[in-house]
Amino acid sequence: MRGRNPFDGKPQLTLRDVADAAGVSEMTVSRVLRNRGDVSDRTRARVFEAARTLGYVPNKIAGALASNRVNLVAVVIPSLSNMVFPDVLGGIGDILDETPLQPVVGTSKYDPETEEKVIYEMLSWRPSGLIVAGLEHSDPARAMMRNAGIPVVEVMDVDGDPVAACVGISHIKAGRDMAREIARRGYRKIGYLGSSSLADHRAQKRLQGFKEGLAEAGLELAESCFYEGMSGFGTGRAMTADLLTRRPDLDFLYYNTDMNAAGGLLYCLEKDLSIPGDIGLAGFNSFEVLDGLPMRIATMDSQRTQIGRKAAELISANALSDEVIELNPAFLEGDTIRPALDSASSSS
Amino acid sequence: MRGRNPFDGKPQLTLRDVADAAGVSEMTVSRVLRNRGDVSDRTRARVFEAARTLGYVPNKIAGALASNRVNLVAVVIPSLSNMVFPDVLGGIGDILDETPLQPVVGTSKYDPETEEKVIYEMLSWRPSGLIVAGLEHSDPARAMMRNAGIPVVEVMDVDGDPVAACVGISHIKAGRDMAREIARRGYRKIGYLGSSSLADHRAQKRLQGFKEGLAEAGLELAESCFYEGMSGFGTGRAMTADLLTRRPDLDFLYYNTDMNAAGGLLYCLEKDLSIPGDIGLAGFNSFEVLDGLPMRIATMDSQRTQIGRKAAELISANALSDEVIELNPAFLEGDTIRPALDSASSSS
DNA sequence: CTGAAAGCGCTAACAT
DNA sequence: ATGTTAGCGCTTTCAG
Repeated sequence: MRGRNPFDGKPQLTLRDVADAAGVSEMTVSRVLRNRGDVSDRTRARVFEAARTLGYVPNKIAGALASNRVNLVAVVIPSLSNMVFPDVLGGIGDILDETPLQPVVGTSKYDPETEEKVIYEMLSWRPSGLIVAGLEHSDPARAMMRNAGIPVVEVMDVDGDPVAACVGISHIKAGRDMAREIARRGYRKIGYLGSSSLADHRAQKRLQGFKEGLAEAGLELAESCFYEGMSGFGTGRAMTADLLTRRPDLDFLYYNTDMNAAGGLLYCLEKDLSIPGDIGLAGFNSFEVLDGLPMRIATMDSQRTQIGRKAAELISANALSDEVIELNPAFLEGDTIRPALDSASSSS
Repeated sequence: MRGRNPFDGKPQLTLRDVADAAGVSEMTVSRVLRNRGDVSDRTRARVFEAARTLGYVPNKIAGALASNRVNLVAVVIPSLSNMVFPDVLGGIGDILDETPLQPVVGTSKYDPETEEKVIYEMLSWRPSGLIVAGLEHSDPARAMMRNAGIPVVEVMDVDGDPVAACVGISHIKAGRDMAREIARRGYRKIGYLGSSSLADHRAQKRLQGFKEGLAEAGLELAESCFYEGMSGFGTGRAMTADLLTRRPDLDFLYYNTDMNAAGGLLYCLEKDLSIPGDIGLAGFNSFEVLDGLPMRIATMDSQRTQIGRKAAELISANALSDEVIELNPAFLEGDTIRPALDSASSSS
């Protein structure tokens, strides 16, 4: 006795059942249901009727095995609770909705080993494409991506060595550009507030670029504050309180993400600090939900929806390209940074 | 010539290839890779070696077809951008991580037809379980859920007629309890701010329960304000500005979600309204990211992680139960509502 | 402990 | 316009 589905529910309906009910061959039913080839209207109607009344649901497993076609696109991201990634998925969905392809999401929890396992699992379903966040992966993961034989796109970041195609922004540049803006606007004692996690490669790169940008202007980071755990208003507030207590002389705070910056902003407003005169703030990402804060936070749009769209386009074009598409994060001045002293109003 | 994967990449490696390389039968390879049955250590080692050097990735499609076992759990939710659902997914993941099961997410965009299609698509992959948000579905969707022959759990909401098992809270009660709290604390002119979308059934139910709760206290809703589109600080702020302009006499604002309430709170603080004295505010959901706001918003914890966990437990128990598990949302007083006038401090 | 045979439900390719 | 045949890559079952 073969096992059916878990706990041997009723045996699944097959094409055979529909074919018998409609008085035609399995092949005809298959054609009708997939809308392939020519079938007479009369037969077509009979088949649909039979399928509907029986409640037939096709078995894509068998179909996929027979046709060697799987309309799934594997998407591997670190987490869903970081608002960044749902936005990328949104962009992917926008594009794939116009195609027969469907995204399937797996999460790595910012852990390379988990990521490797998830990629392995997903590839074992033979998807039509693979989208992975970031450029840092274990060697086996990279090997799998290289040998998958399907379009593979790494997203979010272009600072590194992509396995194949790649769509993202340069976080190093993003950090550097922000440093330049801050320096140009006359701030001099600058603090950084961000995650202590080395696994957040993109935030690390922004910090690196940020330091470089400061150095260009003859500045250096006056102080930093790192947290573990999740970003959020509470985290931003606590870090800010801590940092400003230790270094009340700081005149600018650069945050790894807008969520933390928002918490910091609220703290500063509560302490009646004069923004952006006495102290400026900037974040990263440009989260739409934050639009109603008392002040718009200076930030840089991370282009995540656009990244998702471009990646999905590469996948649906079905080319095994190794194109690198670098998007440009837009600097959004907001209200928490002083106007530029010189004439130019935006970065290079 | 049979098509291989898209664009005929290299032919995929099969068990055969590994078997040949290791000098054993396909069956032995299969046993080693699945860790089933007894295989000598020597053979085992040889097989692993061969699989690793070839870079073999098993074909789960073929495996699933042969074994009639698919370790996937289909999860259908309206959207990923509403922070509620990632939290549910988190709970699901917590539990499934301890099992061989993997969640696969599909989104319905709050549209019953899309939901129906997504359920159909997912069921056609013969998953081991199905979790669907909400109790409102098209008739065909309900039929599919009923006949799927796998454990099915509807989540979030218990006010309605579940197809099978169900884990959630009563949003009607949640609304009613909040109304009671508000009334008990002496507020009398109460406004509601929420989505105009009838597709947001749970918000509608909270509103319904809220009105009932007010009626119990001899009150009725003084005014409402509805929005289209996404919740967020901007939306909350705009609605609040609008409502308070029309009705400056209101002394309480009940929001459909904490995100909007936060925007409203910031607006009220900006206008120097005295909270919770002159005006009180309450939301729904208890979003952790909001913890660092100037005041903690009165809210009700929607238990979404817990809901995800319970649902996943039902699925992994693999019982086709029709159990209804009602969780109790916790009222969180916060700072934006006056203390109770009478002695009791919490709802029934 | 290992192998050989059969077949999962479907679709490509070739009839008719 | 419809039917027939073979087989996708794996696992189940049964034999050694």
